[in-house]
Amino acid sequence: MYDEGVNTRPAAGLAERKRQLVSDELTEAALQLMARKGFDAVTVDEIVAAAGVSKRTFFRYFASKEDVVVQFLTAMGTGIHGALADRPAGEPPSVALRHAVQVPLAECAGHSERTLRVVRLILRTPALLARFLERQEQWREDLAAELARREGSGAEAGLHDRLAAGTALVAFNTVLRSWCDGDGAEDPAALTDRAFAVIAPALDASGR
Amino acid sequence: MYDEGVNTRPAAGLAERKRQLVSDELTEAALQLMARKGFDAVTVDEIVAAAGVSKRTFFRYFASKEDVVVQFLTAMGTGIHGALADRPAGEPPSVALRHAVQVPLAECAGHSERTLRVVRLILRTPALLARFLERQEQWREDLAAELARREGSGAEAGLHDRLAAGTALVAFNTVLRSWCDGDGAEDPAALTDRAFAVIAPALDASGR
DNA sequence: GCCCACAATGGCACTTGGTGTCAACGAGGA
DNA sequence: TCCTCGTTGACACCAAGTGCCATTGTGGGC
Repeated sequence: MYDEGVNTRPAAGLAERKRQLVSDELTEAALQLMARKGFDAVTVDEIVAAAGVSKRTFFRYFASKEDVVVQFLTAMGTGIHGALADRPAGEPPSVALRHAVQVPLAECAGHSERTLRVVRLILRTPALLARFLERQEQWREDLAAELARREGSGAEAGLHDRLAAGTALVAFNTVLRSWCDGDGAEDPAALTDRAFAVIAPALDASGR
Repeated sequence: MYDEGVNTRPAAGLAERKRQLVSDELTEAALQLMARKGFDAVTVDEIVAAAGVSKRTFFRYFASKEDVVVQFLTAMGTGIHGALADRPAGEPPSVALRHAVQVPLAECAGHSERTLRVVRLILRTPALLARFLERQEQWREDLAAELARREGSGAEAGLHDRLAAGTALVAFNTVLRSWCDGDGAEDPAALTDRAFAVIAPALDASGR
């Protein structure tokens, strides 16, 4: 393991690695240009020129121009969901969700310089924000389903789980925005704790 | 067309009413076509052909193809904000927010057939959902500001207000989705009450 | 080493959303 | 009557995507 998880097996999918290389190259070029000129001012033609591939190839890797940025954060969604699934069964929802949300935010704090640039770009570009929020709707569905699995089904389980998942994501977004607006000065973990201190009573509310 | 609420004052802004007429015609044509063929399958050229204006005129009235649908719901945002501003000062946030959110949902229940079609279109079309959620970010800002004005500024007022506003909107969205998925059978008011019963403790949480 | 299948790519034409520009049109107002 | 201002339509144009097909490897079986 040098950089990525590559190079583990002798020749495990050479084609795979080539694809990954092209994808990385495109993402890098796109983020570089957009950080400098803004999302709207960068055309796909510029990106592919910088990356040395054709426009057609770009759209084979990314469904849209927004995708090349938002896909960068896809890991967050699967991260939250996976982390929630890994929490012990007895844990109250507020605690489990707090830890789940904590996971991708810790990533942020780690690679702050790079991540901060991307998050800033997303939160300040209407088109990107829109796509990001839309993707979160899917996260919300997944989280609600996972909560339902954990907590069993009571009277208003469906409504309650969807509200809990949504509220947790509101906390996530609020933390992300505070962190971004403060240029990374604030500690995401501390912000998350404070946010969940406020919303916890709603997440653990009885009436399931 | 003697349908709309026109014709109130003798000649108050003739040009205004002409503009309104064109806007209504376009909205009507768009919603009609999209309800039948789906959002993506309808082109702007079809819409303007049906409305009898030029494509250029369409984009003078609406910023994008999404806008013609989403603008239909703009009243909701201003409705919530206005209703919150009108609530008595002493009222706890959970009660004030519940009533504020109730207002546009009551509108839904009123003109259910028409509204239901639009809501369904938005919630089931990714591009429209994205725009809708993006617009809600603005609502969230406004609601948080209004809460700050109402409640004064304590220790973590900023964080708390933004969480409260976001959570209230999550409830709003959840109700809207339930109402839509149930084809309008469920009563929005009742759903709202149940949702707010769950989230109220978070909205009224101490620590300001 | 040879050939075949298959995946990735590039190029190109085409549709669609969206914008800038300009000329024409029509309702007042001096 | 003429002038002005707002609305409109027509046209050209740019950028985002998509469908299609020819080309180019690259790897595997023989």
